Amino acid sequence: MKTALMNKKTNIRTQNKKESNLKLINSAIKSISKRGINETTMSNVSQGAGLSQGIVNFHFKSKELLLIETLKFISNEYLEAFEKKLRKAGDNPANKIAAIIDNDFDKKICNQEKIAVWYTFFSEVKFKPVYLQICKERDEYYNRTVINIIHKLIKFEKNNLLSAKSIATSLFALTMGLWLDQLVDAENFNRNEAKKICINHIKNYFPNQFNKY
Amino acid sequence: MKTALMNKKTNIRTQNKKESNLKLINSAIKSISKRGINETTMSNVSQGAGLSQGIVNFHFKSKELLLIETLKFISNEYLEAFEKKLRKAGDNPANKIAAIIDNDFDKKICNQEKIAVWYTFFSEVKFKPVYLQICKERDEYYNRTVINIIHKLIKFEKNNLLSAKSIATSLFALTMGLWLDQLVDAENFNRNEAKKICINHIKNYFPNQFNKY
DNA sequence: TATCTCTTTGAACAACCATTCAACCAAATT
DNA sequence: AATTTGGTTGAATGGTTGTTCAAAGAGATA
Repeated sequence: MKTALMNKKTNIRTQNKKESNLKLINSAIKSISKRGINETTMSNVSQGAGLSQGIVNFHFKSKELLLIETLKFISNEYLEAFEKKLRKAGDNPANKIAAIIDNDFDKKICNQEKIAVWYTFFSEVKFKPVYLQICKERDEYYNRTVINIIHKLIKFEKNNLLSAKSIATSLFALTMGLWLDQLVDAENFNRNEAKKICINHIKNYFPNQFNKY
Repeated sequence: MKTALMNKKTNIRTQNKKESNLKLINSAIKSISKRGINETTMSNVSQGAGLSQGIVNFHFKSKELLLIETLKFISNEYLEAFEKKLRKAGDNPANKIAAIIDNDFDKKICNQEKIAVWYTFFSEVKFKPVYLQICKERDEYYNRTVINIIHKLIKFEKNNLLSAKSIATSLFALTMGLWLDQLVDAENFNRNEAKKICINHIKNYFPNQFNKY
């Protein structure tokens, strides 16, 4: 009883804290996509979250750590959606690939704001080892998963042009390149066309298994 | 006679000025790829060029204008190499596409330093209209050129899967995505594998015309 | 209710850096 | 040779912004 009461009460604080954290990260995402990292100030972020100046340092210690948490946030969001869609897709390898492509161009994952944030961090991986590590983890998870699926596709339909690894690399590259399109050519970017391009890319390697697509 | 002498003398100054300009732009490229835009200071750039503090403002008015000239520089470099390789390739459309791919992964165009600079600017197109314009111009030039070539490929070999425009978009996206690989996965990036991936991508749409590749 | 703990506030501080500019120097002109 | 033009120097300036922290506020505990 006592503990139940205690938990309930402590939860209000912890919950508020988590809420503030989330507000700050979302505000950081908005600000980065609107202004970039350099012109995103602590003031911007805290004001955008409806909080006051010093709060970011209280929650994240420094601007750099806030940025790292922000990158982790969108990376986790991506990976969670990825896994969820994959689970729903069942066992058929072609369906699995289609699910991954579907996820990559889902509005929640692939929108101006998120893509702008991804590319901001991409642009700094060369001199920020922490950013590199986080980006690489996602990259490697994607590739491991896709390579496994492609091995299954190859079992049923031999392919002599490229290795499973290369095909996985190409699909990921194609996806990242199409994401970039949404930044550089926002007006013409089309989610469905992007999906179609990806599907056809993989279909060209495994025409039989993707004939229904 | 008099004018010839005058020109020769003025050339020393103009030449020195152009040299300083170039030194500063090259220093900016190095610094951006090493530190990013935010941590690239006027001091960095001028010191890297072996010149003194105030010189960048004399030559480029402001940091922002230096950055714009830097982007223009690598964009021109790309487009000039692109045109040159294309001219050499002759009339065969498949050879032309192969020449473009070859250019895109040429060491002079596709190296850690240049790619890092490209991606730095990509990451800011959303809120820097000037960067967007310069990037778009290259993008559009590439696409116009490739679309024209693909139209010729389609004439000889019908393709019902994607439009010429979509195929051009996909090839550009694939290239940009593979460029990104050189930043995020530098150790594993392989120029020849990247070329092979691109060639196979287009070969899948036009197997007959690319059978020798 | 009284006390303690944790979160929030916002003003003050310190560091950094783009920009300015007077003085200097080398090249061009006469 | 004398004068003008224009590129270069580097110290000084001013604005911006991340960080700190004392004080206040809100929630937890007893």
